[in-house]
Amino acid sequence: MKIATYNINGIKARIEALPDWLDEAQPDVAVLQEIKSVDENFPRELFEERGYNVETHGQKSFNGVAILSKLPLEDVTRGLPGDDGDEQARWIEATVVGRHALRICGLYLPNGNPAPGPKFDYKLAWMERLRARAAALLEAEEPALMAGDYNVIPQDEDAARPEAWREDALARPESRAAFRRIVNLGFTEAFRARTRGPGHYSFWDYQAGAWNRNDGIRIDHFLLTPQAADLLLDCRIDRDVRGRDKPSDHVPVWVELDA
DNA sequence: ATGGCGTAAGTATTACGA
Repeated sequence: MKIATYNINGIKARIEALPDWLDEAQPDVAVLQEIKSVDENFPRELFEERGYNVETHGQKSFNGVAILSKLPLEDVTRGLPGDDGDEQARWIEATVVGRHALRICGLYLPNGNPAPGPKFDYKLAWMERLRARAAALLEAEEPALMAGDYNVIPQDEDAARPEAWREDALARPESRAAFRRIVNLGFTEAFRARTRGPGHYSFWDYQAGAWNRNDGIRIDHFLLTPQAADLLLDCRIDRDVRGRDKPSDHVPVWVELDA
């Protein structure tokens, strides 16, 4: 089973590039971030005609997440638990029923800039809620994964110019520690379970020729429970997507599971 | 330290991103 995560930076702007990538990459499941659309305006027919079931959790203008799946989706929930007053659409869960039942969580973690400040406080509070949900997933002792745009550069090797990110909310020690606190509960970070070393990125800024200079960062991740990690066959980044027409600033990352 | 670019809303200009 091939499962991908892709921050598309606006469904309207990716109305051609997203279907083109789906047709080529043929993921069984795709979790999307930054759909920047309300549910009613999401072009679900575009994906249903390709055989995908579609579940969205959108809002006006900003954020918004979705799950596309060729297999049935069950027990869909929207919103990260822990703050009923949080109106930002950044979390969706569903169970995909294949050979194993797999719980899939799609997330768009807050950016947090400028830091310090209220946006950074929101990021860290959101990560604490994420830690609580992650701990509950582990307690179930079943195959599950959390995939999406974490807006965290885990280590210096995950940035082409780590010194440029030192004070940024994506790389500050508090953000990295909060990310590790979740991973250290017992998750496997899929990409690093398969590939070591620097030079692997999932985001290149639109500005200042970042793509042409390969000035990227790796911020889109898969965290697997032990039962999901047992099934991990591969994890890769579809880097070349960034060089196509009208690209998102992120590229897809995917895992292959023996599920 | 900031903009550089891109997106959405909305139709001029601002908010936001990373």
